Amino acid sequence: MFKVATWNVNSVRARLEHLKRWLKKQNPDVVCLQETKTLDKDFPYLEIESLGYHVAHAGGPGRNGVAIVAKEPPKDIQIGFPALEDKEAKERLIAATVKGVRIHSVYVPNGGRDEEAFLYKLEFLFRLREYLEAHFSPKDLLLLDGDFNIAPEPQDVWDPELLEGQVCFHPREKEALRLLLSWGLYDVYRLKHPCESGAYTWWDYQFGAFKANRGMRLDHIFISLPLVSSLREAYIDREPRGWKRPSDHTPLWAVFEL
DNA sequence: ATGGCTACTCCTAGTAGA
Repeated sequence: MFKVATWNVNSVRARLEHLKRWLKKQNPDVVCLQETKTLDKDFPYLEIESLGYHVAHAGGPGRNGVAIVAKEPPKDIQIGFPALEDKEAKERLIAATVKGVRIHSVYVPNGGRDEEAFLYKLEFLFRLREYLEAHFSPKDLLLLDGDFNIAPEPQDVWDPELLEGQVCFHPREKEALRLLLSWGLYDVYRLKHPCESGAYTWWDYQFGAFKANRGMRLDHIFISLPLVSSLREAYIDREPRGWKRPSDHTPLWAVFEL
């Protein structure tokens, strides 16, 4: 069994005790982290390695930052889009091979600040699609883990009528995500829970949103077709969102029989 | 949305997240 997770920790240093507690409890083979919010030199490598993990990290100064944390040493680590000038991608995309699967930790821009940020979000999604086309075949063992900052369908947000057109649930974002997935990617959560609503991975810190389950499903594990038949389970672990001083996101994991 | 967030930083105020 091969257990793969994704978690936007909203600062790996602020969330170190949560991360350690969760790794011990869930024992994943791989966890992709987003928003580590730290430079490489300040990543808590020793604390994570002492739990039996290896770390590949691509950091930023106090913002962004992605990592692949794995029991097997991640091989062929690649940061950002190869041969493409994109200043933030070096803090938003890291890839490595684990157990023969090309794994990506992705942090898609939020895009809610202003028009420029929104366009950069769309551009980033188009670049991801181009990157897949240039470097992979849909027949490869491919996995994209991350905070995509997009809720794909109405059942992925707590109030689709209210939120329609807002950031993370805007038609142009949903369209860009569909275009990305149309390359040949499948949403593990929807494969296993096709009709479920109210299953979210993010809740606002304000408004008592978690308590009222007013959230959005923004974090995803997308896989290529050859992995679909190996998928055994997909689960959103809401528990860490209820711990003291939590990340605003909670982990999602999937189990494969490889 | 009905309550009043939480990270970060050339750090006590501004920026960003979603």
